[in-house]
Amino acid sequence: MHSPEELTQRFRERGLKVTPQRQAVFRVLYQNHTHPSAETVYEQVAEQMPTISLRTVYQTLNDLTDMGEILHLDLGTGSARFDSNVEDAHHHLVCEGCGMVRDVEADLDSLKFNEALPTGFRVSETEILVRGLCEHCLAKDQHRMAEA
Amino acid sequence: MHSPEELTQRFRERGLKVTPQRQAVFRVLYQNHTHPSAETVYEQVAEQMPTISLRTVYQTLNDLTDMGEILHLDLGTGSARFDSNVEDAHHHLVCEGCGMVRDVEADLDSLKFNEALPTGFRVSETEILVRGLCEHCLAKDQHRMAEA
DNA sequence: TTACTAATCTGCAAGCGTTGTTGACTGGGA
DNA sequence: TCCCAGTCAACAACGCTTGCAGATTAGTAA
Repeated sequence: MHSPEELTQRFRERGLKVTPQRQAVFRVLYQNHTHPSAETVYEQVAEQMPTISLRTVYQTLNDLTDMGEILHLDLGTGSARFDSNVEDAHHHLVCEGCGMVRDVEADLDSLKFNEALPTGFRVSETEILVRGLCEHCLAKDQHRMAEA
Repeated sequence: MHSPEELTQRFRERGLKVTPQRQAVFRVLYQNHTHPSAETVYEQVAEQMPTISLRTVYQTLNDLTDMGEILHLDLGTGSARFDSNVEDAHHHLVCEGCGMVRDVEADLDSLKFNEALPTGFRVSETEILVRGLCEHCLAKDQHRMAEA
């Protein structure tokens, strides 16, 4: 995504207004690369601006997604995650325990499909998702197993 | 998944009862390889058994998932999709227009990651998701564009 | 067959993440 | 400074899924 200052410009170009609420969301996303959920963004913005509503955060996230400034990810963690890195093509690794997400670079060109895709299908995106348990959740899991 | 007859056996072994409702769900899943949603399974079962409840379908789908007989997929289509093919490792292609899902075989071994995964992370599954528009939805889309 | 009981059924309410609505408010171009 | 399209907060409603409760039933053991 672009910097908060550049986003101000781009919002105005689109006839969208730049409010303090939106700027606060810009700043949080620009600094947070942990692929936060809307709720997490809301909590972080609310620290600076306690009156902001979750609805406004959703609205701004949707606007940014429409403008291609961020990515809306559905990683099966229950809620959507937002990724401010649209510049570098990358994939994701997800911990099924705590929902932690990390970027992973993979060479898509090396990927071979063993059959043709359906006729006329237009691919918009090929996504690789690595699911598993992070070090921390794995330890918790083994601890729980030991108890039972 | 196993055949309805074998599933009967396996359910009993687990102390689960085999009711007419469950058998109807078994049969629908065994024949339907289109990765139906719970709602779709419900509709198909309801044709034969109009009194079945959606709740029962969900319950049976969850039981089958727990037993590893089917896969519970979150492909970002709004509702979970259920895949009765657990035998052959495969990936999925999804139409973002109509939600159509098709299996795709890909050679995961050919996939190269450009960096190491986080220390201690245990991968449970690496999933490839091809998103796009099917021939039919693409045509509809272009038609809509032409109008506007 | 019969009787018993744990498992299951249905219908409804509730949970969660997200979006629609509404009336008051405000950014920012003229 | 004015003005109004765009935005805000609060609340209701949505779609998918699960929790709950009381009535019903599968399957075992006698």
